[in-house]
Amino acid sequence: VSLSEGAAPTLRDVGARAGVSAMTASRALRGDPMVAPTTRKRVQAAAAALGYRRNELARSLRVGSTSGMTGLIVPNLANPFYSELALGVETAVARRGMKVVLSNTGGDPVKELEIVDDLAARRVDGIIVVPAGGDQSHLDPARLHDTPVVLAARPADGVGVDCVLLDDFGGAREAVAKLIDGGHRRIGFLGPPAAWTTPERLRGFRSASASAGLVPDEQLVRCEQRDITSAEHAADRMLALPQPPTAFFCSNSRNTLGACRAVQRRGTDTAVSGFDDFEVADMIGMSLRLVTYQPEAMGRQAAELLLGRIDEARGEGGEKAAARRVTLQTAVREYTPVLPRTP
Amino acid sequence: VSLSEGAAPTLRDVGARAGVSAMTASRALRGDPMVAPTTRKRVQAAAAALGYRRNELARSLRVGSTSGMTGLIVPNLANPFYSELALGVETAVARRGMKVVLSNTGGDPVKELEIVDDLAARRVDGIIVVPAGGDQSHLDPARLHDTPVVLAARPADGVGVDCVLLDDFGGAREAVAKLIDGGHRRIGFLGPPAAWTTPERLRGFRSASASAGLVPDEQLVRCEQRDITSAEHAADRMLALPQPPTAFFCSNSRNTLGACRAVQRRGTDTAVSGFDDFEVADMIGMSLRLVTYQPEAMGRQAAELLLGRIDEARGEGGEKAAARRVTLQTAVREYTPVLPRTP
DNA sequence: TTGTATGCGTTATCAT
DNA sequence: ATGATAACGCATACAA
Repeated sequence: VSLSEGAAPTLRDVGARAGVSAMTASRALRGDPMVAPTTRKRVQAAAAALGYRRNELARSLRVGSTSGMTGLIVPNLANPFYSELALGVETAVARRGMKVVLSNTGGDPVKELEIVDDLAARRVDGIIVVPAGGDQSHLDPARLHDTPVVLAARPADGVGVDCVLLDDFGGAREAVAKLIDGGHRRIGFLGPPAAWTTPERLRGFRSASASAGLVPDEQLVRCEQRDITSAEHAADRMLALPQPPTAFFCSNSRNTLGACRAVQRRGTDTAVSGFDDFEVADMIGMSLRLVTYQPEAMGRQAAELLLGRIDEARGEGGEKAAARRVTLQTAVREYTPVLPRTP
Repeated sequence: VSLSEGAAPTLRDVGARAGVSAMTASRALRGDPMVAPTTRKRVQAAAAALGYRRNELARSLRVGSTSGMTGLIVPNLANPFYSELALGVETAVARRGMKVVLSNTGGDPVKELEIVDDLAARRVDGIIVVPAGGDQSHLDPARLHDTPVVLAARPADGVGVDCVLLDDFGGAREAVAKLIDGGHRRIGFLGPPAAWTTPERLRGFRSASASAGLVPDEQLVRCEQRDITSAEHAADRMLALPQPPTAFFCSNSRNTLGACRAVQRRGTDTAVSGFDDFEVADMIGMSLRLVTYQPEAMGRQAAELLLGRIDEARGEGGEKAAARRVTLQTAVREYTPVLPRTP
């Protein structure tokens, strides 16, 4: 039997080469003390010669054994938020010697359901999801024979599972309050049509306004912009109003960038603030106030919640704890341009 | 047996509930025509009632069966290049009903080796790697019992595997040639200490220079900057020379951004060009010429090569084709600032 | 110290 | 049309 033979060698092959049974080979390779040192050496040599690797799939078929795999479902990996979250999950999961099975839904709830079923069929030990759509019944652990599920970035709706959230409300309220402290009375709100984050952040916007006795002009609230260009148009339309806003608060980075473009093009000194930090915020020639947070920490946190649930399930300890909810704090960060505009 | 019982139901459970054997249940659920319509209905009802899902782990234990999983190994998911590549891989692999097992090496070659072994132990059908280090012997399919391997972004070194590359040389040469066409005779080169891309892009830089009869000043070649700040310092030192460069060519986006900062701070009109596109390139108040490409397409391409090899292996058709090498073309893109500087 | 029998869940093969 | 048997690779339980 040569190394390049194609089929992966089994314990039987290793045993045969070492002149022992498959069982002894298994014991020797696992470090079972009940194996003669000589035998162990022979088995190890045989395993090395054959390039033997234990078949983890077969192993996880045995009772009580687990697959050592964790499912991760995100809407869009090209979005830095999700890829950094994925990195956090991978880091925490890998630390335990487990693997991450990654899937991208493209925001399609139907795809999400199919992926969840597929992952369950592959017997992953747990699933972390950034849910795409409204209905979450397919994420109910009961439907998954108690496979633990943890939600990230959006709360559970109807299903009793752990989740890790961002303080969307508080972050927005704090940033908007700073605009108001700066003297702004007419503030425009721009955001994407997201099902959870935008309403929460808008709620923060309204809360800060109300606290200052302001009543937002509904003409200045637009939540339909998915990309920079449409955000720029929306911002530009507001700037063209008879009473334009003196500041914008944007619900995500694409809307923030669109607002910046509109302001730059118009040459006004409208202030811009928004959710989501980005690396070159100090290079676009404007002062910015951004709500920052750590997507990677959210991923780590989600993974830790999940690993905890997996351990609980192993313990078989009858009743499991109630659904946990972790909220990660945000911070407001000020950016001053490298090169101030000097018109 | 209730849905929330915990242990996942097996074919035996489904069969028992439907009053048939596990074998018949298996056939019924797979759509085997040799099953009485009445029986099929009963089995399907039982499966639905129990929330039965075929155990793919057990299934792949059977002869000739495969795991339906593909390994993907990248250095750093937080880097948009790798996360977009991962998206491309996931998209292509998911289209075939397969899954991606994602791992992050952090650039550590030792970790990479361990991950490859782990993936092999999990019997993935193939592995896509963006290699971290120099030695690639652990990626030799012979060592992996002919598990197909495809390299992305870096060529194979010593191992005969397929790879998908970017035209690093050509892209850099084209961009630098444009700087030279623009009249620049002293051009600085800034890059990170990468093992493959930087040397290739530097080769393109030198090739374009040589074609124009220029001999690059080695004082103006610096390849040690991993982040924006160190790139800015390196660029600033060059600008402080008695004969400063009139243009920069940068080997990646962080160096490009660092160069932009240095130029903005100094207030010179030094031209900046570089590899890697970024979304807000038109908002940093400078003209830029960037080498663009599609990381997602690279991921898709790598996945397609891999899937092709997996199919080949299934076919058992004796000799396999020689190692393929696909090179993806780049394009040079011009950015004009939204708001020209008006000092 | 080592080996045999057994079973995990599924399915190919051969019986009925 | 359905069922019994066996086997995939591994590891527990028990026997030698």
